[in-house]
Amino acid sequence: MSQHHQARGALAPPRPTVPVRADPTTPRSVPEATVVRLAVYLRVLGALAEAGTTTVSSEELATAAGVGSAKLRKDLSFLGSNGTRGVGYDVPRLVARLEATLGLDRGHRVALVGAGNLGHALAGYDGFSRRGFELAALFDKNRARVGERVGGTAVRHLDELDAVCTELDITIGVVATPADAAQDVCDRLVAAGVRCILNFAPVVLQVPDGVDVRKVDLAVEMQVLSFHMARRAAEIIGDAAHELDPTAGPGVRAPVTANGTVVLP
Amino acid sequence: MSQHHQARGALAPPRPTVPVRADPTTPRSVPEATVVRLAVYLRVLGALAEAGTTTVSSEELATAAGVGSAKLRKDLSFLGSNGTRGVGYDVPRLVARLEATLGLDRGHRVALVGAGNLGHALAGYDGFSRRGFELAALFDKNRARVGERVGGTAVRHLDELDAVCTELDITIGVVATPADAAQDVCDRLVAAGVRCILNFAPVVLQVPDGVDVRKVDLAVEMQVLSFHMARRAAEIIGDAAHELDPTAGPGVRAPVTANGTVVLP
DNA sequence: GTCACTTTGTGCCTGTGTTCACAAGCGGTT
DNA sequence: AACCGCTTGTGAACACAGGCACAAAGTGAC
Repeated sequence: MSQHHQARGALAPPRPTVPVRADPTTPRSVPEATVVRLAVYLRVLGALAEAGTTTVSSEELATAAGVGSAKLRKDLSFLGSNGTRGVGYDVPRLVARLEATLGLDRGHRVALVGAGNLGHALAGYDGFSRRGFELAALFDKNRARVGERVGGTAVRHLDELDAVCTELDITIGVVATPADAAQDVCDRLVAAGVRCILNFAPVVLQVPDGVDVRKVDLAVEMQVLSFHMARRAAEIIGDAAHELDPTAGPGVRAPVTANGTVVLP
Repeated sequence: MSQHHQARGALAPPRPTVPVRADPTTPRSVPEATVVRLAVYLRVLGALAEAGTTTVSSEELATAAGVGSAKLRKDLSFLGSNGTRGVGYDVPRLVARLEATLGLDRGHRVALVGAGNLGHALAGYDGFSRRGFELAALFDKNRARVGERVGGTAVRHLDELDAVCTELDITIGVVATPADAAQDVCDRLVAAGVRCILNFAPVVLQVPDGVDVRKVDLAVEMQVLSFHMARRAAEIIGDAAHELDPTAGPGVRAPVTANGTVVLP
């Protein structure tokens, strides 16, 4: 959705802490940042399971996922107790727990709009079906592409979107069109009842409340990297000035700490 | 992946005590989350500029970018004062400021590894060059693809990676290979001196300190959406049960957080 | 049974990011 | 020149995420 100006303070009780639901099947409130990592853990666990591992410690899993072990344990603790003290986590059990939490056992039907290079790449991605997502429909504006089979799914024309999405009960829409078509496609998806949209087009989609949009943006990612480089270059200049003092020490990179963090003097 | 920690050396209002360069283009410490949004603002501003707009208020820009106006103003305030009270922001001036902050005026040379469907999609993306990034080299493992021209750049064989990256002074590497090749490619990039990597492969890359990795992951994004859907369904059930159970807390917990952006914070 | 060892789960504390609300500042108008 | 409406910039309050450190809880040896 465009923004969340929800009247948060309207009924705000004096105790704003999250009221924990006691329902055992429904996990408690899980922080947004944690949800993202849960998906990462799930992938690493998948690799471990294929390798035959049945038990893993938080330390192992954490390093494989590129996070700290304390953070991992806290993340998992949001789903309740999943491990055995002194032993670690049972891999199949944890996988099942994560899949249930992420709702991957519901058989989501996905509609992909845009059968260009990006659409082909997405349709061919096997992690799609391996995680409970079914590529149920594929649309394109270009009639020359209609009928072509991509990744086991036939391309339909965009005009069929509404009817097909409604009929197939599509739950997730993926926008892989050029920028100028994205908002229109998005509107159609929303009109067809799709409430979750993953957007690869370089535009900010405007959607009504109640629709969830996530955006993947190459340009933004590159610019963030660019910023970090610029920042680092500036640091090095500062460093050089700092090292005018030859007694400071032999060629060790002084201001960079163990985890790669750069600290200003 | 590296984070940003910095001593916030704020003291008296007159002079920020940070002794770094007095370079006007080098801003002070900018929060990570803000950097991501700056790139989004930049795109929205680009669209406005093309439409001939010369002045924009924080409210307009914020809604177009899908954030709150207060957040936008605070984000921009990290770069110093950029607007005129009572009027708004001058679009060209703000664009220039953002580009300088993000380091887009440095002409980054990008190497893209993997010339499959995804590689083609990325290479053909015009936002690449429009933002100061030059697709300087393109590599693939498959010799049948070597020599093919994609988006104006010829495909080279992977073996040339080290030599070419060093020679062309590549600053950013993009990994668009299958999962099993990604870590090897990443190691080669790092060996060739590349310190910023954008990873599209569904693996967690292990890199030495000082190398910055950002990851774009289709599966993770889909799973996050799936989680939100499951959560929403649970909330609806919970609400129904809630009417039967007066002991459950009062506030209707805002069920689904609205917007998501791809961030690997 | 008990002891030593391992690993989870969590309370606390710190830093970071977000939101609110308002004073300061600018342009136009009378 | 003094006012007025509009918009920025920011201080302060607040919610959130991260990391440390340790008690609780399990396993295996003897």
